Amino acid sequence: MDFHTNVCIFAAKMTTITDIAAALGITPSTVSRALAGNPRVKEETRIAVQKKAEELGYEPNVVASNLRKGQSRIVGIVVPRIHREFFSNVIGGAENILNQAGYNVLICQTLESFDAEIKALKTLKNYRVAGVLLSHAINSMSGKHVKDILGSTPLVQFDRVFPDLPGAKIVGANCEGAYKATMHLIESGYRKIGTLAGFMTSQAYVERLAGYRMALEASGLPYDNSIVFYNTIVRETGYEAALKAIEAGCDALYSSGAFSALGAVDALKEKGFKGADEFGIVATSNEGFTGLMSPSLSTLNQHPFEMGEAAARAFLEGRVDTQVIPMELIIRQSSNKNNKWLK
Amino acid sequence: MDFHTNVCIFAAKMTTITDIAAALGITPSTVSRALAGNPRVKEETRIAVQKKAEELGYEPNVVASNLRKGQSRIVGIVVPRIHREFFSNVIGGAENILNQAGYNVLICQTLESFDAEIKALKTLKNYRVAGVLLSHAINSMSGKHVKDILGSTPLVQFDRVFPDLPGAKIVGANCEGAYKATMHLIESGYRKIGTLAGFMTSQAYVERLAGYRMALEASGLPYDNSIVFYNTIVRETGYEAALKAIEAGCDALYSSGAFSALGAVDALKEKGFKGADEFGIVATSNEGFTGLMSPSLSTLNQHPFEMGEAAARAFLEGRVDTQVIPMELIIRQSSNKNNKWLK
DNA sequence: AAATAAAATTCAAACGTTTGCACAAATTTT
DNA sequence: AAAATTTGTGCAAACGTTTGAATTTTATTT
Repeated sequence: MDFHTNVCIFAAKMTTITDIAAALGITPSTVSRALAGNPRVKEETRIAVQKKAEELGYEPNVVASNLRKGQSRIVGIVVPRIHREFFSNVIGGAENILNQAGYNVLICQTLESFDAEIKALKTLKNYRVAGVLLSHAINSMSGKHVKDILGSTPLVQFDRVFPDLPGAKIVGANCEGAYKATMHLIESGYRKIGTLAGFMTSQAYVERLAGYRMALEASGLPYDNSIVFYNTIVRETGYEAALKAIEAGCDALYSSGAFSALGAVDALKEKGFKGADEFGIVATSNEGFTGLMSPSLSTLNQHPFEMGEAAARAFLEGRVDTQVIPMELIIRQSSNKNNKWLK
Repeated sequence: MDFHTNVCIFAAKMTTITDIAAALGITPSTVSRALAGNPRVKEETRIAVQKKAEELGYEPNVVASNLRKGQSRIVGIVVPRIHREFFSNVIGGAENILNQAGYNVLICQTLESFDAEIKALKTLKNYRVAGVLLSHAINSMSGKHVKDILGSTPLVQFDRVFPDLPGAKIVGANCEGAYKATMHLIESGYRKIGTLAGFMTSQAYVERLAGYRMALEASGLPYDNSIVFYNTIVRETGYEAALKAIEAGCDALYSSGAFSALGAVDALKEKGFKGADEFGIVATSNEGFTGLMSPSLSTLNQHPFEMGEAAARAFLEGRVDTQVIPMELIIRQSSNKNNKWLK
């Protein structure tokens, strides 16, 4: 059943390589070679072919070409959610690089569903894509399914990666970033620093927690599990955790996410905190809003766009190593003791 | 030259329909029909084929299938920039619907370049996509090129559309939205309302300006071109225009964009304005940051996700009409006279 | 039991390219 | 001038699937 019957009844017959050949009294092979710039075809006929192709409005059928060549110029990108700021930036960066290299991107979102991830990978394999850029759904527990489905298709994992899978990996400097952020709080004079930690099923959050702990221990401060608030990544849970942190006597928080930090700010405002001299916050992820809210949030910029570019380049260059994208600490009002939140 | 030589030397031979046929001593045609659920193949052999397909780990080659069928299950989406909040939401909404209908999306970004738009459309045509969802680059002046390239490929334009192109169009209720926003300012008691207008080469901005004007005239207020600030869509120009608006004695602004409104807020803060009772602002586009900044911005929500869904459905249903997605006025601090900005 | 109808399968071509091999023509070498 | 080389084209098969028409098998009717 054709959905588009009412739109276009007669699909315009497109001119093929064979049409060009017929018009010039030569063979499709020669036309193919001419258009491909093969040096074994005479200059003269190459010109003639190009001219005729232009004249007939020829556009190559890449589906046929891909079938014959057994490979395509499409790279699949699998992300949990396209419209999450982090991922849309990764995609934007990757598309940019891939497009320059003559590739196009086929996008699948898993909406954090493991089953959808499997389906997406199968689809991409069925399209015989040249490679896959993948960030796992949050509830994927291992990379076994990927290997089974993708087989020999080159894979680049980014952000959420599984070490048991071969191939390139692009990850944020989670541990180092968390260390830097926590150290910044310590050096600013905060003394009881809690953390809004994420899900320990995710490597990235595990590493951030580790970095937080390392900074504390390197400074001789105690690591206190009672002020580690696990599974806190959204605004609501950030708010609740922050209330508990205040109760516990914390004077600062390192947050593994940006939205949980937003919730924490809600809690601080509600409790009458007035500035970073009273309570400091540094969040991971330099989401657009963090620089615009009040107080503006100190963050770790993960450079998602650059991460996408790195993933694309890793694919293009056939790399199989792990690259760590440094996180940049951006100090704003929420951790700047000399700066009242509301000026 | 194969980039991936070091990654995978032997491309795993994938099992084909022919392999299944050979294993069962039948013909590829029967296998094809069996897998397609054609009623002309015996129940018994259909089961056998499915079993063997499973056993051999068969995955269909959709490239071959597409070539033979002369159509694909890919829909191309062309946007100026993937990682702009509005577009990433449109894409997210469209992908969701299309995926449910068995389609996948190939994404191209034009980075606002007319040439890149042409290239993207050609690429999509070369892939013989089932349809194209398109939002034009800002410097495209007409839709002629689209018709020439796309031919009979179904087209759905969204947000930035050209009326001279046939096919479905999904647009925001720009005029109505601007009217509503401006009327809200008028009803709130503001008396000299300027506007941060966009580029008049873009239909959307023209309509927003028209809606602004209609509201003024419907209320007996003068339309004063000296407080219409054209080409003002980024933070910097919004800032500068707002300074002029203040100078000109305005007490409110309707902004055609969100970032220009952000710049306007910068200007107001700098000039010592303290609340919406002194100066009101309503912006178009309910970007995420608008609800989180201080003062929170009153906005018109364009419902980009729903717009993407509508575009996808328009394609699936073969519609050729124009759908108008209503804009929802969200009143926040920036236009709420009872609410000091800084509380 | 022969004739007819229905059901299941096979045959072969097609989709538009690409490419190894063969071949002819033009050019260079002996 | 014959032999060897280079240069440019053509031939035909292949990529993996789908599909109209032909054919075989099975079931139903006379």
